[in-house]
Parts: sequence; C-alpha cells; structure tokens
Amino acid sequence: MSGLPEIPDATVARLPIYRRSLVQLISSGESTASSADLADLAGVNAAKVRKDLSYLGTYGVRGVGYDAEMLLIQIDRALGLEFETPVVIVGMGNLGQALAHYGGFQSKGFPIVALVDASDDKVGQEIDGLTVSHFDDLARTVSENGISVGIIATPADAAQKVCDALVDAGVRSILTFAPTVLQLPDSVPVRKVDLATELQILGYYQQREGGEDAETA
Amino acid sequence: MSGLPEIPDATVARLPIYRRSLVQLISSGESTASSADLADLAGVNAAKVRKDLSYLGTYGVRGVGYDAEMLLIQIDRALGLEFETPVVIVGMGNLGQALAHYGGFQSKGFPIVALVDASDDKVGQEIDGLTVSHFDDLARTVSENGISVGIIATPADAAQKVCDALVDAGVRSILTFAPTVLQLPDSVPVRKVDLATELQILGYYQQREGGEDAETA
DNA sequence: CCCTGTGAAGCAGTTCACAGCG
DNA sequence: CGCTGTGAACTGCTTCACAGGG
Repeated sequence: MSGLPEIPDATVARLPIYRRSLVQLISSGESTASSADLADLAGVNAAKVRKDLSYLGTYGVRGVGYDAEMLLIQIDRALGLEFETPVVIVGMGNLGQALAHYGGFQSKGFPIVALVDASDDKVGQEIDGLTVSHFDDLARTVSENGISVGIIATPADAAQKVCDALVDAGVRSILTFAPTVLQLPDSVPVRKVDLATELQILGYYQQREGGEDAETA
Repeated sequence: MSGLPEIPDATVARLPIYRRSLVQLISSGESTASSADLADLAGVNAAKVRKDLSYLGTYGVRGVGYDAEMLLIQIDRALGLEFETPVVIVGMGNLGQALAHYGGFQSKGFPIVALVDASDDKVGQEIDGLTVSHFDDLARTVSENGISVGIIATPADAAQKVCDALVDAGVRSILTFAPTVLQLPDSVPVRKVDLATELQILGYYQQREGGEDAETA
C-alpha cells in the first residue's frame, strides 16, 4: 500500500511518545523542537530520538532542530493517524465499561462507536451514549460502523472466541486485555495489555532492590 | 538481598506468561511440562522457553521435561510471589474504579488494600468494600497497610505529583496508566501502560497491511 | 558554532544445533 | 531415544562519535 521504508518495532513503539512530547512543546508555544528537547520530554537520549526520526525521512534542520508542526504531520502519517479509526469494545464488565467512559481514546483519534456483550443483562443497556449490542450481531456492527479496531475486554476463557469473531467480522487490528495467548492470522496485528502480568514483572525488580529498571514499550 | 543470578529483562517479562501456562497445564492434570508444551501455550518457541527457564536454575529432567509444581515454585520465587503484595490505587476516575472492582489482582497475589483520591466527592465513598481515603493522608495509608505497590490512575497532569508522593510514602514499585513520562529514582521500578499509545502503535502495523506483527512485552 | 544524520562499534536478545543425561 | 541445557552464530537495537550543512 504505502511505499514507506519500514520502521523498526522499537522505534514504532516510541513514536507515540514523541508525538505526545511534540504536542506538549507546540502547546507551550515552540515552533521548533531539537532532539534534546524531545529526548528530555520523552525520557530517552537524544541520539535515539535522532535515529528514530531519521526513519521517517529527513525533516530536521542542522543547527536548528525539527519543525514541530511538520514533524507532527510526519509522525501522524507514519502511524496512520490522519483519519479517525473507529473502535468496538467487546465485553462490558468493569474494564470494558471503564474503557467506554474513558475519554482518552476519543481525543486521540480512536472514537468508540460500538459496545458489545454476550449477556442479556448488558445488551440494550446504554453506556456513555451508546447502546450495547449483542455479540451475535458483531459482524453487522463492525461493517455498519466501518470499525477497524477491536478491543477485547472479556474474561480469558471467552477471548479466543471473541478474537475469531472480530477477525471474521473484518477488524484490522486488535487490542486485548484478556490474560491469554490468542491465535490469529499474521495479517491482523495485536497488542496485549495484561494488568496482573505487569504487577508480577514489578515483583521481580522490586525484589532485587536498588533495582536496575523495568521499562515498558 | 537475594543471591539470584540476574535474569534478562526480556525473560522476566515472559515469566508471568509461562506461569499462566503452567497453571493451565497443572489444572488439566499434567504433572510434568516439556518446553514444547509451554512454548505452545505461551505462544513462543521451545528454545526460548528452555533458555529462559535455564536462568532460574536447572529444574528440568532430560528426556522428560520440567516438574510442573517445582517449576511453578521457582517462577514464583523469582517473581517474588511467595507472599502477598498489597496495592494502593491512586485516582478514582473511571479507570481507577474499574481497577478497584477488577478481581484479577486479588487472585494473583496483589490485594488492593487502599483507594485514594484528591477530590472531596470521592473521598469517603465506599468502593468494593474499601473507603476512599484522601491523597493528603497517603503516607499514613501506605505505612499502616504495609503497601508496596502504587498504581497511578490519575490524569497526566497529576501523575508526577502522585508519583513523588508514592515514592516518599515508601512504595517499592509503581504501575502507571497516566500518559506522561515520570521522573523517579532508579531504585523504584516502574511499568507504564498507556492505552492510547497502544492503539497508535497498532495504527502503524494496520496501515502496512499483511503486516508483520506487533508484539507486546 | 549548533544540531542533525549516520556509519561503526557495542550490547542484548533470539535462534540454531548439538552434546549430554535419564 | 527424548528432551534439556548451552555454546556459538545471528539479528536487531542502542550508543557513540563525528562528518557535514545551515
């Protein structure tokens, strides 16, 4: 599709952080951003910022820095943020409901346009202006709303079934909170967030006090 | 403190997944687990499982596999899961409340023992059997309850202040959901979970359809 | 003279392939 | 003979250090 030059995974994972830093700089009135400025806000070193940004193309000016607006546009282009990406949340338990209420997605270009659950108590209920629809209608829900991202917020034992249904329905990527490994085609990228796992990882570093560090992507 | 042999970060991040897989095998009646079994359930390859587990010591039996119970004990020891680790959640917005209700922590050895907020609407409220206490009393809350992990579920602009207060109060590690970079001493390990960032990362891979993959730690 | 862009060196993590033990 | 444990090769990421343009 795009003739983009293939960006390393580690760099991709940092682009959103640079984006956030850049927005901060812009809103505080800066029109240019040096790699040192960005490094500072993003919590990494300047060499890494420059190497990372070089994968987007040559948008810096030697002796000056990066044009802030221009760089923001380039990052957005790389991340596919030029257009809004509609999202469906499957699973209206505590987490799913919290995600539905959470404004952070909306404002970052990922409007939540549908909520889905399999239980009769939940279906029909109105949450944050949306009516919860039934899991059996997922395919229709996805196609009618042009949904491209599915968020799985169900218990582990339902997750694979939900995942299969989302893929069948045609979502193009998945974010899962279910503590289980999902089987799915390589063509559908997944990100996994597992809260208990995060705490367990901290346990290791906490135990070896004076601990080095425990960075997350 | 512990004479443990220092486990690579990438391996530490996978131990919780192996643990989960192991528990699954045990509960389905297996008493031994081969690296291939675990690899299968954990979604990685067998060589990686063996290399990872070798950092814990030599607990496998050639020709047979690993003793499931024994391996579980070793993983728990490495992750410091032998004892319960009490947790405080700071920030009782949507996310904080959802986390407070979420049973997954309790059952994995991380009981939530205190909830904290700075707003008068929230303080005093009862959520899931706990009364929300005031942010100003954080130090006392932490020490009285022997809390060692703090979860930050506040908006970005409050996060640094909360982080500082948690560190001062003596928590030994932090899990943050706030979309901002935190400044804190190396002695306190942090993990960051940023939901909007995850979606933005997916955007990149989704865009280059047929996409390689987007793995999370 | 400042700050970018990048080869080259260094380091960490993964995968391979096989020796070795039960 | 099966499955672990591990050196060795390899791949990818980070850091360094500096050449080069404004």
